[in-house]
Formats: sequence, C-alpha cells, structure tokens
Amino acid sequence: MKDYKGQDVHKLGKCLHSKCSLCPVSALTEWTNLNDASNNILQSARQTSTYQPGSTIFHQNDAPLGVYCLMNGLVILKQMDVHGIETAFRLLFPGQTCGWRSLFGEHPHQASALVLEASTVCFIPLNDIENMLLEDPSLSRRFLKTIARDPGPANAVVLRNPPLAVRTRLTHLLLILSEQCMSKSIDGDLCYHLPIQRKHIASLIGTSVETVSRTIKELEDDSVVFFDRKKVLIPSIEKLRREVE
Amino acid sequence: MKDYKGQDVHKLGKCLHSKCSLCPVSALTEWTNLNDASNNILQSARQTSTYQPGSTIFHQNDAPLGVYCLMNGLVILKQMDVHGIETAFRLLFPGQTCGWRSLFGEHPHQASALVLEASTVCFIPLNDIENMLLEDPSLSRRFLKTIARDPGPANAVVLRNPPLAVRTRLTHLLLILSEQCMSKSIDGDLCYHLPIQRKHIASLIGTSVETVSRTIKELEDDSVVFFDRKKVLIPSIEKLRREVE
DNA sequence: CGTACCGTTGAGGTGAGTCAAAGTAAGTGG
DNA sequence: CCACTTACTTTGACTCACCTCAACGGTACG
Repeated sequence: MKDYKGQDVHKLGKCLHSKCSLCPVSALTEWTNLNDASNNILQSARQTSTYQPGSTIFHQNDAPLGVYCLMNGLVILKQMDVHGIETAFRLLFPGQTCGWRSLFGEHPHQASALVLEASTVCFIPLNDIENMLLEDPSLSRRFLKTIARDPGPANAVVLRNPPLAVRTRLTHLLLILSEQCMSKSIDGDLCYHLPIQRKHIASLIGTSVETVSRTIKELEDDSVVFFDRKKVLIPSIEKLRREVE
Repeated sequence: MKDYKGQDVHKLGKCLHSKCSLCPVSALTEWTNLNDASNNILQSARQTSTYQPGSTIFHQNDAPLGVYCLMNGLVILKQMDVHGIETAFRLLFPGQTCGWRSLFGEHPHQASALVLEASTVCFIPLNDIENMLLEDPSLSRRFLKTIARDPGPANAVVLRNPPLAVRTRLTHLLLILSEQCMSKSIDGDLCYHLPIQRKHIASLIGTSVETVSRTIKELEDDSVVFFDRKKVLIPSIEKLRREVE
C-alpha cells in the first residue's frame, strides 16, 4: 500500500489526488477531460478560499450561487427541520463537491455546510458553470453521474432507518468511514482517525450522544471495535461486516 | 379550482397532464420542448406496456436498461437491505419517471419498482436516451433538475427519521399524499383516497403495521384525521400542519 | 361458505430517549 | 506552570414509545 515515494497510496488516491499540485480540482470526477474552452473558464472562474472550523460555507435557505469543491479539510452537511432537529446526512471529504443539488434543482439550499476542520474550498460561480455546460456538453453527463451517486441519500437507507438498531447503524457508519478516512492496517488490525465528534455521529445516524457513547462501549465489550478518544481500531473487518448483516 | 371544462384543475395538472391525449409523455418535465430530432427519437423509441398489480417493472440488482415513465396507475419503489428489511422510499404517480438514478449512476438498480395499481408504463431504452442527450443538450439539464428534486431523498429526512415520533412521520406522509392524491374539499373538509395499504405506509415511514394502525386511531381520537377504510378525511388542514411542527 | 388477505386490538418486553450529574480533555489568561 | 473556564464525553436512573408475538374481526373472492 505504499507508492514509490513511500507515501500512503490510499491517502494520495482518495484524498489529495495526484493532479492537485497542478490544479486542485482538475482530477475530480466532474472536471476530468474538459475541453480547452471550458477548462479555461474553470481556471479563471474558480475562487479559492479557506474556512475555519465552526464557520459555514453556505446556509440552509440561501440561494445557490455556485458549486463548492473541497480541496482539503472536512465539511458536514446538515439540515434543520421544522421540529428543530439537526439532521446531518453527509460528510464532505477532500475531492468532493457540494452545492449542486439546489443549483440544478433550482431551489434554495436545503442544508447548511458546516466546516469541521480548517478547509480550503474552490468556488465556481453559477454563471461559469452555465457557460461550461454550454461549452462542454459532456460535463452535464458527469454531473448527472455525481448526483445519481450521491452517497447522502444512498447511505441514509441504512444509517437513518428507524427499524434498524442504533448498534447496526453505528457499525455501518464506522464501515463507511473506514473507507474514507485513509485507514491503515497495523499487523492485521484496521486503524483510522475518526474525524468527527460524538454529536456528529449521533446526528448522522439519528440518535442521541448518550446512546452513541453507550453503544460504543457495547461494541468494545463484544470486541468488535475499540475506541481511544478519536482513534478507531478494528481487530477484524470481517467481524465488523458480520455485525451489519 | 375548476377549469373551463368543469374539470378539477388540480387533478388535471398534477396527474394526467393536458397533453397526455396527444403523447402521454410529452408534457412531462424532462420531455417538454424537445427539439425535432430528439422528439422523433422519443416517439419512435418509446414502448408502452401495461402491468398488473403485484408485478415488478424492474428488480433490485438488475442492470438499468432505460427510463420508465408512468402514464397511469401507481408504483412503489422499495429497497431490500442486507437485513431483509423492505424499505419503501418513493411512490411513483402518473407523470413521473423512474430508473434514471441507476442509469446515470452507472450501477445496478438499487430498488425494485413494484406495481400497486394496474399501470401503463412507457419505456425509453438506454440507447435512445443517449441519442436524445446528444441531439438535445438541454435534455440533460432537465434530467439534472429531476434528479436534484427527487422527492425520495428529500422526503426521507422527515419520513424516515429515527428521532421523530411515528405520529409525526405518519402525519407528514398524509400531508404529502394529500397533495398528490387529487384530494377534493367537501365543505371545508379535505378528503382523498389513500392509494396504499397499511403495510406500505409502515414501510414508507419505517415502522410496523400495528403501530400504523394504533397511530391512526390516536389521530382519530384527537380529531386530526379520520379514516374510513381507504378514505382519508381531514377536517382542518391547518390542524394537520400544526401536528407536524 | 370457506379460504386468504388485510386490518385491528391486546399483552408484554425492551431499546433508546430524557434528565441530571460527574468525569475528562482542551483552551485561556495570569 | 497552574487555576480556571469551556466544551466534550461518559455514566446512571427513570420512563415510555414502539416492537414482537398472538389472537381476533372484516372484507374480498372463488
């Protein structure tokens, strides 16, 4: 799992992208193989800015202004419903985009994008997206793919399913995160850094912090996963998978 | 709420579409204002078939073959997860399309489309969709809008939210259905025909049939809604809305 | 008039929510 | 460096919404 420079391949592939040194967004799904015209638009249009933890990239009910592309850091998408319950439905990792649903749906943002770790974000304004879509018809096809594959709704079926026990939902979340948090294996055990707090876990799987805490303890008692603060250690990935079934 | 022919405008607009007599699919969002070339493709490509209740239009894990467009009838989209729990996440009413998520996402169907009422369905094969997208770039923009506005994921936030009480989720479902089931008002009261069984309600809001039954009774005790078999009577829509908040 | 499916009702057990309080880590200022 | 504040996490006690199992009433259909 190491490349020729000794770097973690997984990390490089999943989170930083090999071409990011040239253009941070060029290696992402939506922007690969753009023709020259739309590539020029992209390069001149994109505005890079940094956000501190706790700040918000866009707010629920705001009008969509463009597409946001996360270069590094971590962002959580959360929705506040009429009951005042905060529902987090998506974590945004480097190399992923957000803001397109309300843009293409032509309605206000239905979620807020809250920054969890200091983040660098590329913003591509609405007008330039429009122009790029005109210059390069294949771009819309790639956006279609992105939206169709949106992990938010897909994961919700198992992460936020009332009849499923909290234990099942939590296990599933840990499994999903293990694939996105550049986990590395230490003599058989899978180990990764949990990028979020307990309250975010609770919000993602639709439960309370207290129950998250208790369920974690329960999983430790059964030797399924071990938590050390924000370190997650999985002795056997197969055992974790069996939990889900 | 009556148009010049005395017909129910709501019914006409929401469910049957004025142009359906000419071409059943031409008035739908995705197919409006197609240019001549792609319109020709559509007219020659679409295959109309009828389905009986209990039959399945496509199965989970099938490869996507094209887009399905419901002319009349009723279809439910349900997903079977690894735990064997059937999760219904979407009702398909006449004038709505399905099958595009897996098609554009380039992965197998993640749900089955089960026919609840005898249905007439137009099928447009993948190849023809491709050709239409090439002939008319604006079509992809309309599909982007459709996917971005997919009510399935949008409704899930409130219909399938573990911390929300069953009562709240059920109320919300009744509210959503009242807008889609051509409800008519009889001297102040809102009344409509519930197109689904108790087990489908249970599946849509993630609970058991028994609890659905009990919660319905509870709502009747509080005079929020009244059920007579599959007739739903809402004395006050405002009272129902207050329930949700 | 039976069979099958759908819907309702009852009883009992429990997972998980709420409230409250203590423990732990992290950051701040003197 | 140490008190101090603040935010995060854990633990305990209690309550209840909802699930499960089981039986029963209704309705449709042959």
